[in-house]
Amino acid sequence: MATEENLKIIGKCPACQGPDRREAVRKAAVTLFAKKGFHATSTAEVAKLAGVSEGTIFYYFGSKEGILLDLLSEVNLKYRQRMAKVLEKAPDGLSAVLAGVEFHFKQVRQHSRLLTLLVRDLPASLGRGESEPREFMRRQTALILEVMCQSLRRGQEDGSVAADLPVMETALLIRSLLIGATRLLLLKLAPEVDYVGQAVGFCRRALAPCP
Amino acid sequence: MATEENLKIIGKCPACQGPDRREAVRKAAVTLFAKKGFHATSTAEVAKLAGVSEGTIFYYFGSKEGILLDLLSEVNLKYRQRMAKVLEKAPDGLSAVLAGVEFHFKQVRQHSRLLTLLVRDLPASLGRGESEPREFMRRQTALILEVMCQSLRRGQEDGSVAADLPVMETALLIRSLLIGATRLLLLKLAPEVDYVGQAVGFCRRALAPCP
Amino acid sequence: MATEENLKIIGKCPACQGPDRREAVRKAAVTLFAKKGFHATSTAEVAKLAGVSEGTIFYYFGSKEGILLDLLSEVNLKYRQRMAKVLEKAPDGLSAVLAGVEFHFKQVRQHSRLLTLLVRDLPASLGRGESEPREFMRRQTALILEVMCQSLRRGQEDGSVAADLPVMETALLIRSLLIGATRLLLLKLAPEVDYVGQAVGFCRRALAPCP
Amino acid sequence: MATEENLKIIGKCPACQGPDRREAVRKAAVTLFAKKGFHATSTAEVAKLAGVSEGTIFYYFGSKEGILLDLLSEVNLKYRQRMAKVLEKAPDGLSAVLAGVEFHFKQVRQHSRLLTLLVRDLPASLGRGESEPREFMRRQTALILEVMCQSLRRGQEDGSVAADLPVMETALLIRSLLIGATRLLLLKLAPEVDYVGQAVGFCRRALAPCP
DNA sequence: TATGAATGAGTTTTCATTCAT
DNA sequence: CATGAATGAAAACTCATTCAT
Repeated sequence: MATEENLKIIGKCPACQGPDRREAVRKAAVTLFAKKGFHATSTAEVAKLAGVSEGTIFYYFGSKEGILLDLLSEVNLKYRQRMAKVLEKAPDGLSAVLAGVEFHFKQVRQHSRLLTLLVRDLPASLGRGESEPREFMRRQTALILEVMCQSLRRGQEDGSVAADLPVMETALLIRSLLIGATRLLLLKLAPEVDYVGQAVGFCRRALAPCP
Repeated sequence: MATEENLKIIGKCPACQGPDRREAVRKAAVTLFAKKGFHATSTAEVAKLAGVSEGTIFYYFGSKEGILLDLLSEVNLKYRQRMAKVLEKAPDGLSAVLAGVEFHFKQVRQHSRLLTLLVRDLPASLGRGESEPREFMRRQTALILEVMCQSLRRGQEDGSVAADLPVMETALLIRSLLIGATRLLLLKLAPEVDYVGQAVGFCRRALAPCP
Repeated sequence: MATEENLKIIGKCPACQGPDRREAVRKAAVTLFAKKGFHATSTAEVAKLAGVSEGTIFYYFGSKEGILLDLLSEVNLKYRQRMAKVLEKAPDGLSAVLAGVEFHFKQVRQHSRLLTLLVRDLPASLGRGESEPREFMRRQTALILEVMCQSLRRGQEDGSVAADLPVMETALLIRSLLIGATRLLLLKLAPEVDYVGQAVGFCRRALAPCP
Repeated sequence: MATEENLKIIGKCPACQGPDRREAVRKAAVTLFAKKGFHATSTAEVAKLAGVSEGTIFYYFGSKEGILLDLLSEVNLKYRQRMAKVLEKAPDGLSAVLAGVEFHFKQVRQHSRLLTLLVRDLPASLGRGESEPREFMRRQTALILEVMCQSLRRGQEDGSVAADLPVMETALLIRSLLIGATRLLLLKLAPEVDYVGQAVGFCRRALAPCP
C-alpha cells in the first residue's frame, strides 16, 4: 500500500491518523502529566509531543481537564477490573484482601506513570467544591471501596477475618494505607525500601481473628 | 506614638505593620491555598485578603512558592513537635505509636486547613527532579518518620511491639495509613465515618507481639 | 426511491438533500445571527442547528460572511419588492410614502428576526474601506432609497407633497427615521410603546404642503 | 527636570506614564474601534498603538469590553451634557428641539470616530439578553430621551409645539431619526449629501402646531 | 520597608477554513 | 455533492514578578 510509505516520506507517523490521534494525545499527556504534573504541563507541550496540532486536543477532549478525566476514568476502570479479578481468585476473604494489597503495589510499580496522576494531580487539580469532576472522583473511590468491602464481608463469613471489625471503616483503613503508600512511593518522598511484603503482613495481623 | 494614630486615620489595621504584615500574608495564604488550591490562587488574591500590597509578598517570601514552603515548614515543625511530645508521654512504645495515630487524626480535625496544604496540589517543582523545595519536602517527611521509628524501637525494647518487625518499613506503613486517611478525609472522597478508633485498633493488632 | 428510505433508516430528515441543505443552513443562520449576533455565532453552531456538516456551509456559501450576505440580499430584495407593491397601490404620492412608513413597521414586527440582522453587528468588512460586501450594502440601501424617492416625486407632481422639498434629502430623512426606529425597537433600547401611528402622522405633517 | 529628558532618551513617550497610560489606551481604542469595528480589533493592536503592554489594558479596563464601555459612558455623558446646555439656551421648546437636532448633526461631524462606536459597535457587540452592559445602554438611551421629552413638554406649554402630540412617542421618533441618520452617515451607506438643514425643517413642520 | 503600576511571556481555548475521502 | 477530522493562527485574558519611588 502506498499510504504507509507516503506517510513515512512526508515524515508523519503512520499511526497518527483517525482515532490514533486521540491515542497519541493520551500517551503524550500521560507522559507529561506524570513527569511534570498537570498544572505545569501546557496543552502546547502535549500537542507537540503527540505530534498533533493543538486544535486536535480540543477537538477530541474539549478541554485540558478533559484529557485528565479521560485518562483517569480509564486508569480507574482497569485498576478496578483487575483488582476484582484478583480478589475473586483468592480462596478466602482474608487472602482476597491481602492479594488486593499485593496487587496494588504491583500496579504502582508497573503503571507508575498513570497512577502518579491519581496521587498527585487528582483530585486537587480538578474543580473544587461540588464540581462535576469531583463527584466523578468520589464515585470512583466508592467503587473501589465497595470491592474491598465485599472481600472483607466474605472473610467474616468464612472466618478468615475477625468478625467484630466494622466493614466500611476497615476498608477505608486499608484503602488509606494503599493511597498513602502510593503517594510516598511515587512522589519519592520516602526512602526507597520495598515494603510490599511488610504491608501484607501488617494487614494480615490487623485483620485475622485473634487466635 | 504617631504611627498608630495615623494608621487609624487612614483606616489601616494597626496590627498590620512590620512583621505582622508577614503574618497577615501567611494567614491569607493558608486560607486561600486550602480552599482553592495553590495553583488556583493568585498572589493578587493573597495580597488583597491580607490587606497588603503585592510587592510585600515578594519582599517577604521571594516568590509564590516561597509562601507555600514557609507555610509547610511551619506545619511540619509544629506537627512534629506536638507529635514528639505526645509520644514521650506514653508509658511504652506501642502506646506511643498508637497515641501518635490518635494524635494525627485529632490534628487533621483541628488544623484541617493547614494540613490540607499537604494533601492538596503541590507546586510542580515539588514533584520533579532534585529541586531544592523537593529536597525540603523529603527532609520533612524523613524527620517525621524518624520520630515514629524511635517509638517502634522503644516498643521492641520494652516488648510492647513485635520484635521481628523491620522498623523503617513498619514506620512507613503507619505513616502511609495516616497520609492516605488524611487525603480521603480532607478531600472528602470517602464517606464521612469516624475511623480514628478503628485506626488505633488496626495498628495495635498489626504491631503487638502475637500472644 | 432508495434515498428517502435510507434517510429514514439513518434518521435524517428527508427534506435535507440537495438545495434543501442550502435552505436549512440559511434558516439556522437567521435564527442564530438574530439571537446571538453574527460574531458570536460559530459556523459549527450553524451547521449543527441546520443538521448538515460544517463542510456543507462552505460548499454552498464559501465563507461565514457569505451566509450573511446571502441572507441580507434576500431580506433586502423581499423588503423592496413588498414595499414597491405597497407604494404602487397608494392613490397619491403622500399616501404612498406614509403607507411605506406603515409597511416598514409592520415588517419589523412580522420579520423581526430577519430584520434584526440589518441592525445588529455587521461583519468588519462591511464597515471599512471599499470592500466588495460594503459596496453591496450600499447598493441595497440605494435601491430602497430610490423607491422612496419615486413616491416623493409622484407626490410633488400630484400636489400631495410640498413641492419645495429636495427629494433625495427628504427620502434620506424618512429612511433614517425608519432605520433608527428599527434599531431602537429590535434592540429593545426604548420603552415599548407603539409609535407606528405617530410615525405616520409625524411624516405627514413634515411632508404635506402648508395649507 | 531630568525625568522628561530621560524618557525621551529611552524612547518612551513622556505622556505615557501614570494615568496617561490609561488615556493612551482609550485613544488607541477609539481610533481602532472606529476604523475597524470592535470585533475586528484585537487587544494586541490596541496595546501596540497605545504603546503599552497588553497587560496594561487589562490592568486598567479589566476586559476588552471594559474599554468600550468606558469609552461609551464618556461619549454619552458629554453628548448629554452638551445637548442639555444647547436645549437650555433656546428661547422656546420648539427651538430647543430643533437646536438639539442641529447639535446632533454637528456632533456627528466633529466626533465622528467616537460616535461611530455608538451606531456600529454598540449595543450589538455587547452581551445579549439581559446583560449588564445592555442595561447600561438602555439607561443611557433613556437619559437622552428624557432630555428630549423635557423640551417637547416645554414647547407644548409655551405653544411652540403642537399640544396634541404624545411626548414620549414623539421624542422616540426624533431620536430614531437622529440615530438612523447617524448610521447612514457614519457607515457611509447613503449618498453624501448634507441634510442637516432639511432635518431641522422636517422636524419643525412635524412638531409645530397647525396654523 | 512597602507600594502598586506595569509588564510580557504564557495560558487555554475558539473557530473559520481546508481537504482527503 | 457532502462529510467531518484536522488544523493553526489568533484571540482574550492571567499572573508571578519587577522596580522606581
